[in-house]
Order: sequence, then structure tokens, then C-alpha cells
Amino acid sequence: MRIGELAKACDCSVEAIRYYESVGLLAAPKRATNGYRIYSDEHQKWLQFVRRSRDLGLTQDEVRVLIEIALNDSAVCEDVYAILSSHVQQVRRRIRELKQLKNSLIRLQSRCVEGDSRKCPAIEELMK
Amino acid sequence: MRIGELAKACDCSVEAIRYYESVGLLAAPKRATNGYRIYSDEHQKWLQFVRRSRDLGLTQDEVRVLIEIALNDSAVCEDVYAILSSHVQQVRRRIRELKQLKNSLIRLQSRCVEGDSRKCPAIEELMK
DNA sequence: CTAGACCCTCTAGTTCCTACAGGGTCAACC
DNA sequence: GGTTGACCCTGTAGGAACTAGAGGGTCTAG
Repeated sequence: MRIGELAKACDCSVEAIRYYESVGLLAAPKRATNGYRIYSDEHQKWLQFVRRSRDLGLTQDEVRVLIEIALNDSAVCEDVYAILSSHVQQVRRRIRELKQLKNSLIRLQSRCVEGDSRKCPAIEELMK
Repeated sequence: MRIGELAKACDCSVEAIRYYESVGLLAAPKRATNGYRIYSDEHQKWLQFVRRSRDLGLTQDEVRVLIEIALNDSAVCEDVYAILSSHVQQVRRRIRELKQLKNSLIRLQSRCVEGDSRKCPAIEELMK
């Protein structure tokens, strides 16, 4: 299959596929005589893998490690589990941070409601 | 005060200060005869403002708008409130997304625990 | 007079792509 | 046979918000 078809199948842009190839997240396919990339079902699986992982918020580097693990069929599951665990931790941390942020924003916002002077109290608070 | 002192006072890097100047988030200060930047207390307030806003997750563009509002002293509070509101919405949305993400990750992870075959079921699932 | 702590400008790198610019290829239609 | 239009190619620039470095100047203390 050609790149456009693959892109549709995996719901990503043609440019992204070429980009993944350039950074080594997807193996370079063979080329037709006219230079067009020709992909196999294997390629599609790998691209699917990359996209799903990225959708889960894994970084390129994490995906790269997962790929290595997957290709290197020894002690697979433990390593995958570890990567996912560390990622879950990060997500939890980020959620905590965002909740605090939200509270700060709401607190700041409430200053605006009270405000009656010409100077906005929220802005004043940010400058203090 | 010189740039290093300002950086310490506002807990940010010297490079970030120069960067803020270059993108118009902080007014260019006057220079000493040797070319060193000399900052006033006003500059410190503004930098504080920029840092606090950024810490709250506001984008550069949002900060830029806030600055304009603050300098343009008419109908201030309503506009500030609107910007903060829209930002709170974004944060809420992001929190929701991250929670879903976390659940997906945990579900995927649980596949690893069950797994006994040589092929890691989590990886298999990502490729499907 | 020299070491060390500052300061300057300018450029490149980070992450993960997206968006061109400036071409070539191929099938179908007139 | 010519031309449209949908595809494909490479290569480069951009974006968000900085950070890090090269390659220099300046000032103060010992």
C-alpha cells in the first residue's frame, strides 16, 4: 500500500509517517521504481503501535524503548509494565498539578468579582 | 538593578528575561554605558506578573493580552475575568483528558500482569 | 595583572510534528 | 496528444517557550 492509504488506515497525516521514518520510529519501506514508498501490513501494525502509544501520551523516546523491547523478545512484560507504570505516575502528578493550578486560577478570578476600584485586583496580585 | 539580580528576585533565568524582552513580554530597559541592562522596580513588577501568569499555565499570548488590558485602564476586570475563565475551562478539560488517559494506561498495564505467553499482551494490543 | 563573576549578541537545540516550496508520476478524460 | 487532478518525492522553515552554548567584553578583588 502507498503512503496515503496507510495514513488513512492509521488516521494520521502523510507527513507524520515520513517524519516517523526519519526519526526511526517506523522502518523505511521498500520503494517502487518511481520512488514511491510501498508499505506492508507489518508496517501498518507498527504505525498503529506508534500512534496508539503517542495517543496515550508516551514520548517518542518511550515508544522507541517499547519498540526495542518488543523486537527483543526476552523479559518483555516486566519492562513494558515498568514503562507504563512510570508513565502513570507522571500522569497522576500532572493531574495533581493541574488541580492546584485550577484552584489558584479560581481564587484569582474571585478577586475580580470583589473588585470595584479602577485597578483590577487580580492583576495587582499577579504583580506583587 | 542588573539582569542577574532581577533574575534571582523573580526566580527565573537570565536567558528567560532576555527572551521575554525579545518577544515583547517585558519592556526593554535602559542600558548602562557598558551596555548592561539596568532594570527598575517597575520592570520587576512586570516580570513578576509574567512569571506568575506563566506559572498558572497561561500562554504567552494570553499574558500579552493581560498586559494590554492592564495598561489600558478601561473595563479591566471583566476582560481579565474572561481570560481566566477560559483558562479554567481549558485546565478542566485537560484534567478530564488526563484522567481518561490514566485509566487507559492502567487497563493496558493490567494486560501485562495476566500475560504468560512470550508475546507481551500489552504490546499486542497496541499493534492491533 | 589576572582570575572569576558577571554581562553582551547570536545561533542552535529541544519535542513532535505541520506546512509549505518546488518538483515528479500516473490515470482518466477531451 | 495534451491536460487536468490526485497522488508522491525531498528539503526546509516554523511553532511554544524557552535552554544551552560559542565567542566575546567588563568589572572587581587579590
